[in-house]
Order: sequence, then C-alpha cells, then structure tokens
Amino acid sequence: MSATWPDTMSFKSFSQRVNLTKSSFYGELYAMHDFSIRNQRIAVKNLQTICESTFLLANELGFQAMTLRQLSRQTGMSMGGLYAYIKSKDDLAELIYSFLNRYCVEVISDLIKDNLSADKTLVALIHSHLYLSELLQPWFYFAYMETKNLSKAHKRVAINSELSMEILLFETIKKGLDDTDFIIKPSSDEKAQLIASLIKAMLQDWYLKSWKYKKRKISVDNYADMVVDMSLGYLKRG
Amino acid sequence: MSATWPDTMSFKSFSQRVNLTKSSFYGELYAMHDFSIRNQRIAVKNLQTICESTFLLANELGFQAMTLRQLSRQTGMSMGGLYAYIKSKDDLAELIYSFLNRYCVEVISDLIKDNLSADKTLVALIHSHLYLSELLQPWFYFAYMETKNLSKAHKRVAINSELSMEILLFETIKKGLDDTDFIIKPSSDEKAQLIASLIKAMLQDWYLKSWKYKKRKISVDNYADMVVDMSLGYLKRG
DNA sequence: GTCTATACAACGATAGAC
DNA sequence: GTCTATCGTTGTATAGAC
Repeated sequence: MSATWPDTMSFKSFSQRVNLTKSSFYGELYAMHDFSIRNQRIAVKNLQTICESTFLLANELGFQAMTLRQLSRQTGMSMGGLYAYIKSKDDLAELIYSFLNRYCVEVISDLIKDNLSADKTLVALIHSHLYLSELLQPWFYFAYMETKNLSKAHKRVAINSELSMEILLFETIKKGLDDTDFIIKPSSDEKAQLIASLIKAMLQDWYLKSWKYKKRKISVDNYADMVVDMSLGYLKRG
Repeated sequence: MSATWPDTMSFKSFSQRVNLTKSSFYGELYAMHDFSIRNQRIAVKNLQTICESTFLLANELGFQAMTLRQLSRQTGMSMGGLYAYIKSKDDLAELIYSFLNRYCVEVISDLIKDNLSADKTLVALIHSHLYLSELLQPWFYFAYMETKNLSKAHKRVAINSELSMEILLFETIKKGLDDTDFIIKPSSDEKAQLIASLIKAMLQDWYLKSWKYKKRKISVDNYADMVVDMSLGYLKRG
C-alpha cells in the first residue's frame, strides 16, 4: 500500500495491493485497542469471532435488538468471556466503528497522495471506495446502519467521516472545473456539491444493497464502470 | 388525485394535487386498522401524536432502542393509554409500515395510468417519488431504517415494495430502449436494471440524508432536476 | 377512554471459582 | 483466560380503578 495507483484499477489488483488478510486485519484491531488479554493468538481469533458474530446478528436484527446472550451463543463464548474483550455493549459498537474509520482513512489518504488529473482522481476515488466497501461489506453496512447507537462524541466523528468522502469528491469536481476537464452549466459550487452527494449515494448503495447485486451477479467492477459512466458522462457533457 | 399529470411537475403542484392534510391522512390510518377507540376525533388526534413521537424518538435512537416509557413521556399519554392504540411495540412498527406502503401504492399507481412516452414517464416517476418522500420524510426514513424490526411476513412485503419502484423504473427504461427514446451501448437488460438501481439509490438519498440537504438549502425541485439530468443524460447519450 | 400500580421476563453487567 | 452463578435494573405488557 505505497506505490502509485495504476491508471485502470480492477477489484483484483486493488485487493492484491491492499493485501487485506483476516489475520493481519484483526491483528491491527488487537494492536489498536489495549485489551486485557495478553495472548495475542487467542485474542485475535476471538476478536474475529466476536466481530463476525456481531455482524451476523446485528445486520439481521439490528444492533440494539441483538442481545449479549445471543452474541454469547453465536460466538460460543460465555458472557464473562465476552466481557474480557469489551467494556460494555456500546463499547463493542464503538470498537467496530472506530477501527473501520481509522483503517479507511489510512487506505484512502494513501490513494489521493498521487497528483493525478481531476477525472483520473475521480475515477480512482469511485473505484477505491467501492472496492474497499466490497472487501469490508459487513463493516460498512454496520457503520451506516448503527451510527444511531454511538455515543455523542463518536456520532460526531461518524458524521464527519461520512462527509469527508463527499468533500474529497467535491474538491475533485471543482478542480476538474478549474482545469476545464469538466463542464457544468450553469456552473456553481452548490451544483458541484450536489453531484458529489449523488455519487456518494450510488457508492453507498453498493454495500447497503449488496444482497441484491450479488443475487443479480453484478460484479463490483461492472458497478464501478456504471457509476463512472454516469458521473463522468454528466461532468464531461456539460 | 385523479386527472392526468401535467408535463412539468413541481413540488408545489404535486402537493396541491395529492392534497395531503394531517387530518385526512391520519383519518385514513384510523379507517384502515380497526381500533378499539370508538371516538374518531380523539383517536385521530392521538394516532398523530403517537406516530410523530415515534418518528422523533426512533429516528434519533432507533426503534428498538426507543422504549415505550419514553414514548409515553413524549406523547404525554400513559403506558395504559398507549396500549389502547397498539397491541404491542412490534405492532406499532407494522402499523406505520403497512399504512405507508398502502398509501404510496395508491398514489404511484394513480400516476402511471397515463400512457406517456418513456422519457416523460421516467421524469414523472422520479419527481413523484421525490415529492412523496418529501411530504412524508419521517415515514420513509423510518420504513427504510426499521425494516429489520418487522415480522418475517411484513419483511417480505417490505422487500417487494422496495423492489416495485425499481421494477417500474426498469420497465420504463426498457420501453424507452424499444421506442429508441433511449440508447445504451452495449444494450442489455442487466445494464438497464443497474441504471434503475442507481436512480433509486439517488431517490432514497433524498429522505435518508434530508438533514444534509435542508442545511445546504437544496430544494426538492433542484434535487429532482439534477437526478433527471444525470439519468436522462446517460440514457439519451448512449 | 385514560390512568396508576404492578407483574414478570429479560437485559447488561460483575464477582469469584477454576 | 474463561466459566458459572447471580445481582440490580429496566423493559414490555396488563389488571383494575376512575
């Protein structure tokens, strides 16, 4: 996750570059928070079980409706065992949310370092957001649906990070207008911002309705192409 | 809600046509379900209070997290008083969901009776969906976010009605391709369906992120124009 | 038609054994 | 590091007075 991004990005090449394996991913989660469990091998394995069970239950019933007794049954751990990893039920939601946030910021900020032209940056932003949400679909879905359950402080972070992708899109569109890569008539910041919002709505639908797209056998690459076509089509046409 | 729709539809003209007043709306809700309360005037007033309080709490905390004690406080009614209107907490969610569903089917089916050209139908579908969700924003938001809390039977209804708007869009796009109003290259049903999904994602963002658009002072008419431009732009360009 | 008072199940959380 | 047993709280729901 360091060299510049290639001009055409596929899900396959993205996955290879990010190189997200379960053990490295949950290893980072373990490293971030300081858990009372000292044995890393055991802790990482249990963290994975806890997170995946939470997604299974929360994405079916909602996080609030999910009880810790259900989670205990699903993970095969006891209530006491669970509480070795989480301070409270709310803490579990915040653990998941803040790790995802930190992880994504890392990947995306790595992406935009390269100083590409506006249209290439826009394409790269669309692709990488879709690919990242494809790799971490349950995490993205959970973060979107369960923001309500976060504490006030975390809620503010959630809203900011929700907006940061939109700001990136917006600034790229503005850059494209300045460089006359893009045309909007009549041109205005409000309009550029609205386009950014609409692009983000399309990006979010990929992980919010993933069951639908899987069922229709639409690949993330197909989806990305269509979003790019609609966005750039509009921006290049004027 | 009977005559044909005008060629250009604004939120104002839509509102006048649908003529949705609180008393008529909650009157219909009272008529649909049979409540034990015989005094219609009292019942309609209380139903409005209950629904609006539910939206206030559920859209802030989530429906599951909202307790009936909180709802009792918010409505100014006692627990016993509430239970004169609902059989259970889940019943409340289903009451809200199924009434919204019935109401929307009525309005939308009324709309597509007119046999307009594909592009006019598409514009009409986009406008009327946005306007309806603007008039009933808390209802739409609730229905989207709280589908998880419905019973299995209601969940299936929810998914079907979620798809029905998409099917309408899809069939309109296909009609436009047959009539060569629209161009997609290479043309395929999969692609037409994907466009329908993306349009719906943009429509949903209007009521899911309404706080954001209100804050930016973007009117539903502005939003509708942009969605139409992006959709028709793509479909007319090929 | 609405209230107060209460039943009782289920929840999150913890202490202490192992 | 994990389990069992248990605490206190809070939730949904109802019975009976008014």
